[in-house]
Amino acid sequence: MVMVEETRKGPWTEQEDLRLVCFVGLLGDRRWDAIAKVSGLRRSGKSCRLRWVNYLRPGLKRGRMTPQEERLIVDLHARWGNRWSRIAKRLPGRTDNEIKNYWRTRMRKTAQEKGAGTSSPILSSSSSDNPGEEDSHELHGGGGGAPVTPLDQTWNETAPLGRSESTFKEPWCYSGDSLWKIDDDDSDFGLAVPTVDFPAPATTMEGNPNPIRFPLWGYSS
DNA sequence: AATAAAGACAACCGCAGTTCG
DNA sequence: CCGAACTGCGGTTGTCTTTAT
Repeated sequence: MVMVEETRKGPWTEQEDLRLVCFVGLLGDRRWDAIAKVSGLRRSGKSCRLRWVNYLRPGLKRGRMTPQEERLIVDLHARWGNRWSRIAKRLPGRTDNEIKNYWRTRMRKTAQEKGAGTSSPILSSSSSDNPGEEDSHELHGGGGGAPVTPLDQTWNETAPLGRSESTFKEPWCYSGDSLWKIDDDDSDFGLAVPTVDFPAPATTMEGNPNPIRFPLWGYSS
């Protein structure tokens, strides 16, 4: 008789989170199937990725959207429609899931208002698709104080050393052996400019063949 | 104080695109 | 070139929290 190990579903526990963070550190943020298998987490690779992207990834903001972010979402949705991941790339620290959820809530509210007689430009935003079109007002982490969670603390501890936490909430990324900063004028990422050498390996992850990249948004190799 | 409604957030599912042997 | 496996995205649903009555 072959025992098939059951895949866990539902909310993640703190232990699972910590384990996932640890194995992403070891294997990188690409090989989700391998992470799922090697880590012993009884989760699918898909589930691991989702958890990482939407919750554990460093530099994520929590809490309500700022008015600037709201405006940007409205604007970008008018241009691109439901291209959530694309929109999310313009809002550092926000995930596509978060934006999607925000938009749905907003849509519902607006639809109700509309039913009551008020109209809003929000609903008129059809899925116009204008790839390549640039917007001029990028947001760079302007948002304010997200509460510090236990996981933030974990990140502070496991993040590569010699950098303050705030460093990783800026548009930086780590590739190879250098820390890169995403240029403010970077139109559709990829125009990252190298800035500082990065001390590798991180001492908290000694022997780590695949250092963690910080952060993950707006980076292309 | 209890409860219903609304809002916010987290997670799963299915499909399409990409990668790799 | 082809097929299998993997990854990423968007849609949807479930659950928890907050607010109003």
